[in-house]
Amino acid sequence: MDKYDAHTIETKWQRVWEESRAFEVPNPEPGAPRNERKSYVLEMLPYPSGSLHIGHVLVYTLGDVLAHFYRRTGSEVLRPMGYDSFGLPAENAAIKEGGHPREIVERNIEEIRGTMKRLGWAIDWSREFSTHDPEYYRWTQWLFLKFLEAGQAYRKAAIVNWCPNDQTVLANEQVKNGRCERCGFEVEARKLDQWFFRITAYADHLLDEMKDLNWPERVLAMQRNWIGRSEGSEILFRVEELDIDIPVFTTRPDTLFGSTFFVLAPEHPLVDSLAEKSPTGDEIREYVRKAGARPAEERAAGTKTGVFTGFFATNPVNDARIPIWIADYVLMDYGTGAIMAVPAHDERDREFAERFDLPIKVVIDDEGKLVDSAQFSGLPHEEAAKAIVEWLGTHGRGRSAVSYRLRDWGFSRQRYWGCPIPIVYCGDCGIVPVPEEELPVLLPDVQDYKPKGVPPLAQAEDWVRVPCPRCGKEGRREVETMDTFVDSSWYFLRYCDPRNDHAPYDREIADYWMPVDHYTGGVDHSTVHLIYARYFQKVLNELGLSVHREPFKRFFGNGFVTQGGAKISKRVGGAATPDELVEGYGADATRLSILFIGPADQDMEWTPSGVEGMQRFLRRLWRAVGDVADSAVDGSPGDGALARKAHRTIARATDDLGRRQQFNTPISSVMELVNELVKAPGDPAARFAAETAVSLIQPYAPHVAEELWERLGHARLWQDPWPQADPALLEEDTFELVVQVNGRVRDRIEVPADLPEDELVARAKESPKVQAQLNGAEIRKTIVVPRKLVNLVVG
RNA sequence: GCCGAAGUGGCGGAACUGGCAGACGCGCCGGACUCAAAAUCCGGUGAGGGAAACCUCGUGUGGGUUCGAGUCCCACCUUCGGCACCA
Repeated sequence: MDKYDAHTIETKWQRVWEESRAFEVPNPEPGAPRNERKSYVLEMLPYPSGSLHIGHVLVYTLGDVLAHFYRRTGSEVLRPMGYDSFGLPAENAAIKEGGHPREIVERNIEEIRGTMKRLGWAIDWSREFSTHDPEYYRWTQWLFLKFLEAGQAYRKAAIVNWCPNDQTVLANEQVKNGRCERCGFEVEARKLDQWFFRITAYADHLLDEMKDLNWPERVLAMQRNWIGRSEGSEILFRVEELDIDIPVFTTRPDTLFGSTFFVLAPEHPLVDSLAEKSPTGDEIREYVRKAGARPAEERAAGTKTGVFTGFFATNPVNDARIPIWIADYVLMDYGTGAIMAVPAHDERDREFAERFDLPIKVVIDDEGKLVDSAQFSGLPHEEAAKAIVEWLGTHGRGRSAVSYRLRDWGFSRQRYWGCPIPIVYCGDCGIVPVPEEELPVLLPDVQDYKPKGVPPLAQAEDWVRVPCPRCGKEGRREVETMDTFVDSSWYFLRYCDPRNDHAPYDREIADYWMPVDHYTGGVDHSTVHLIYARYFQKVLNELGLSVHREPFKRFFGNGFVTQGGAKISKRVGGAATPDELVEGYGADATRLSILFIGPADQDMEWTPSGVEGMQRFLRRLWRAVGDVADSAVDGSPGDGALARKAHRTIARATDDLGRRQQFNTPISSVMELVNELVKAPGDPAARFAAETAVSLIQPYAPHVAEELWERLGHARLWQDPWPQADPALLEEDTFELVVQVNGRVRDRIEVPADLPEDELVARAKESPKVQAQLNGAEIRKTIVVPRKLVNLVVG
C-alpha cells in the first residue's frame, strides 16, 4: 500500500464534504413532529481580532468530536459557526494595525474560515454570520427595543467603571481586581448616564434554575458566588434632627444591641442634605470628594478613613443614639449603602472603631448566646436573630430582606465598533425608541474612531441629527454603542434561522433546535457571557419569544492551552499556529494531539512531541488497516481475543464520549486495539478490528478514517451508524484471577470465566506461592469478587 | 478570608461503582534493518535489594474505616482558578 500522505487525503475529503454539503442540516418543516434525537452542538464563537491559535483547535475539535459522535449515534446535528466581530478586541486591533475595524475583522474572518476548513471541522457553513453584519445587528437592536418595552433595558445615572485607557465604561463583569479585563488599566469611578439591563430582577431565577443545568460544579459555583445572594434583614434607624428613617441591610440582626455607630457610603443620597445641615459641612464635602477620587483598589485595600457628620441615629431596639459617620468602606451599591456598625462582631467595623476611638460593645458570648441585649439576652444567636426581626416587624422598624452582590448590567460603550443603540433623544419627548420598521440603525463611518472619551459616533453630525420619531422635531441619536456581550447573548438563537429577514428567528424553528445540547468554551466566561446569555434566554421566554428558559443544557468548560515550555521542533521549525501544524503534520494528527494531551477540562501545555507521536500512530494505523484491506481474507470475526478486544474498545469509547465526556481515553483505547491488530495480522477478526478502529477514530481523525473506510470497501463513514458492542463478547472466556493473602497480591492464575466461586477459592489455595505465604496457617475469612479476585485472610 | 478544582514514574496522563497502581503516549536505554543516517520494527524502562526465583517500599503529609484505599472519612500541607471592606 502507498504511504500515508496527510495532505492529499485531507484535501480530497474536505472537497467531498464541501461538494456534498455533508454537514448542512435542514430546518424542520412547519408543523412537523418534534425529532427527539436532535442535537445542537455549539462552541463559543471566536473574536476575529487575530487568527486562530492552538486553544481554538482544542475547543472546536472538542465540538467536532461530539458532533460526529452524536450524528453517528442517531441524532440530527446542528453545528453552526460565526464570528463575534464587534467590540473592543477587534477595534483595538484595527487601531494598532491601522485601517477600519470592518476591514480588519473581515480580513481576519477570511483567514479564520480558511483555517477552520483546513482542520476539517464538520460545520454547517450555510448558517454562518458575523455579529457586525447589519442583517444580524438589526435584530440585536430589535431585541433591545423589546427589552426596553418590557422595562428590562433602562437608562439611569450611575457610578460606573471607567477605563481610562480604552476610554469606555465597563460592566462589573469586565473588571477584574479593580482593573480593566482587556488592557489591565486601573478603572476609575465615574458618574454617568448609562444604559442597563435589569439582570438583578432575575437573580433568583438565575440561581434556582441552575438545577436544570448539566454544567460543571465549578462554573455553577462561580455564578452562585457572583450573584452573591445573602439573606438578612432591613432595619430602619431614625434620625430625629432630620425627621427621616435610614434603612440598613444586615445579615446579623442578632448583633443589633451591639451597634455603636452608623455609617453611610460617601455616595449615599442623604449625604448632601446632611452636609448642608451640619456645621462641619465643608469637612464632610471635602471627605466625600476625596473618597470619590480614590481609586477603587486603594479604597478596598488601604486603611479606613471616615468623617463624623455631627448627627445621630436611633437604634430602634434600645433607643441608643449612635453617631453617624461617612466612610468609604461602605459601598453604595450593596445593600442600602448604609450600615449599623457592630465593632465587637465585625472585623471591618472593629478596625474603624479602633482607629476613631469608638466604643465596642460585646453582645454575643463565647457560647454563641446573646448578652446585654434586654429581653433577648440568653438566647442562642440564631434564635435571637429571628426573634429580633420579629420584634422589629411588629414595631414597624424592620423586616427580613435579601441582598445580592449582582448588579445590573451596564451595556453602554463610548466606543465606535459596536451595535448602535436605536434611540433618539428629543428635547420634548425625552428618550424615544427608533421604530422597528426603521431598523437597522446602521453604524456610520466616521473620520476618527479612536477613543477620546466622547463617543466617536458624536462626530457623525449628519447621522446624529434626526427628526424625533414621535413629534418630528429635531432630535439626536444615541451615540453610545452596545457592549459586545449583547451580541453574543442571543447568537445561538439566530443560528437556528440565520437568514430570516422579518424576525430575529422563527420561534417554531428556534424552539425545535434550542436549547443548545452541548456548549463548549472557556470557563473565563463563567460570570460574563454565560450569565448574560442565561438572563437573555429567560427574558425572551417571558416575552413569548422562546419556549425555553435556559440556553445551554450542558456546558463543557475546556481548559486553557499554554505553549510556554514548548521545545522547538527541528523538523517543522517550532510549528505553533494551527496552519503551521496542519502544514507540518496534517489536520488529523493535529486534532488528535490536542485531545490526547489530557483531560480537556483541565489546563494543558501543548508540546510538539505529542503531535509527532500522533503522526506515528496514524502511520501505524494506516499500515495495519492497509494490510487488512489488501488481504483477501474475509468471513466471520469469531469470538477470539481480538474480536473481544474490539468489542471492549467500542464499549469504552462509546461510554467515554457519551456519558463521561472524556476525550483523551478513547484515543488510548483505539491505540491499544491497533497494537493488538498489528500483533495478530492473520486473525479471523483482523478485518473487524481494523474496521472498528477506523470507525471509532473517525470523530477525531475524519480524513484518514474516511480514506481507510473507502479502501476497506465502504463509503461515507461520517453517515455510518456508530458501532455497537456485543455484550456477549465484552469479557474474555478466561480471566486472570488475582489471589491475595491478607489483601496483598501473591499470585495471578488464568482461569475459565465461568468457574464457580468455591472452585475459584480451591484454585487459589492450590497456588504454590499462596501455600508458601499461608505456611499452614488457618484461613479465617475468604473474600471472593466474581471475575476478579480471591482474598484469603489468615491470623 | 470565603468558594471551587487538583496533587500518581524522567514527562503528559490512565485506573469509571473500594478489588492487579502506572493503561496509552512522550522521553530514555538496548537490539534489528542500513555503507551510514533518518524512518520503521522488536525488547526494556517506579524505587530499593537479590545471581535468580522473588522480596520490600511506593499515588502530597499524618491519622482512621475496611479482608482490601490513588479511590471513602477526619485533620493538615502545597499548587492553581474565582470572589473579596458585599455589612
